[in-house]
Amino acid sequence: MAKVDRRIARTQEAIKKAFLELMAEKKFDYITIQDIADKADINRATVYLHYLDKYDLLDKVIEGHINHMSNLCELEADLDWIESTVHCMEYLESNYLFFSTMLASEGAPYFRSRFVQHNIKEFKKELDVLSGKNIGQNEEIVAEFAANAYVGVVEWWLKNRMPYTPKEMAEKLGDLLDRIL
Amino acid sequence: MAKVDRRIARTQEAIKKAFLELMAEKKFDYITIQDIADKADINRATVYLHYLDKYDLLDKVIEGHINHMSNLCELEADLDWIESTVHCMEYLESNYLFFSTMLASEGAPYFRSRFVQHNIKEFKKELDVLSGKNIGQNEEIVAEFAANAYVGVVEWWLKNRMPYTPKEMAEKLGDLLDRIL
DNA sequence: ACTCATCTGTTGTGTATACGACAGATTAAA
DNA sequence: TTTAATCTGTCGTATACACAACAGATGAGT
Repeated sequence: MAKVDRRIARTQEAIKKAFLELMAEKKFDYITIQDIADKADINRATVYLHYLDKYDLLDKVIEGHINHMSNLCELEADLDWIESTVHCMEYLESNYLFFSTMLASEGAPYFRSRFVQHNIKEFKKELDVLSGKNIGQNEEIVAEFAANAYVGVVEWWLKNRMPYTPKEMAEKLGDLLDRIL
Repeated sequence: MAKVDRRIARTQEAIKKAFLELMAEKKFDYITIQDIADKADINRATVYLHYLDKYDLLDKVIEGHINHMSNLCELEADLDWIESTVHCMEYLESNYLFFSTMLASEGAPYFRSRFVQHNIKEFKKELDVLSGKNIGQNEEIVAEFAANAYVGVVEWWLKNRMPYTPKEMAEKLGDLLDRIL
């Protein structure tokens, strides 16, 4: 990939780091661009050089998390589905602070819808409506069905303070998804 | 004090941090500007924007340490001499890695002479050749005498892996210096 | 002897960031 | 209501930094 100017990488890292720390301190709605600039120790105007506003920043951060998880799954495509899902769950677990406040705050719909959309796209890849249990089904519908189910369970898991281990979650989800896909 | 551009502060911090880490890894003589730039994650040319070469950098770093210790003593001028010396010894102790490699390497004379000069200046402040035990003595000579003695003991202490606690050192040094000053 | 590699110090150009200032929006207190 | 304070988004100017290129130095290995 094209090399990025060190300054850009540093600044964006600092902004995201500051943002995540602030997310742990207060609700998204109460975070100001000032706060972010102060905590990241950069000029306020510099934030606007990279992001339109705090909603755009939130967008990019969510995108980053989703991409991260996506990579976790693709890099280990040679591995078991269970295996890679365990790693996804562990990632969610290790960023619990972010994801739980995300789901609690009004940022929730942003995250949820993007997560769902991403999963729909992924499920479609391995969806087969020409043979197997889904002959005659509509691809869109099955993907919507599976993705919403999957994300819904993840949300439940996080909201309930992760009552099962990542491994247990991966197994339970795998079992359920096997019945659909 | 005049506000410094955030970029300058950041960069110099990064350089010094990288330099100190490298000092712990290899001898001063084997550290290259490349190493520093790489570890600090900045462009090599940027290092030259702040320092003439690695010797100049070493100089500034030493100056920083001496100033730090100096502040420790001045800020606590209301405290006991022993008290503030304990803090100086603790500072030396907590930066043991730096100071010991400094004394072992060829950077030693740099550090030693600057440390001595600083102490001469400080001792002169509280030196009284018009009364007390030093009537008739020469100010220069007594200050040289005391500073070299003091620094020599500190060097010995560091080279021998700090066989006494900071408190013990402060007391022993205090006792000896009391006979001179 | 000679490569081959690496570091050095320097330069020129492009760009990201700092900083200060601005007017308008928002909010809280008087 | 007005006042005072803070945040916002945007701008212009100055400057620190990134990057690539350079020739010369140094050093290791052949």
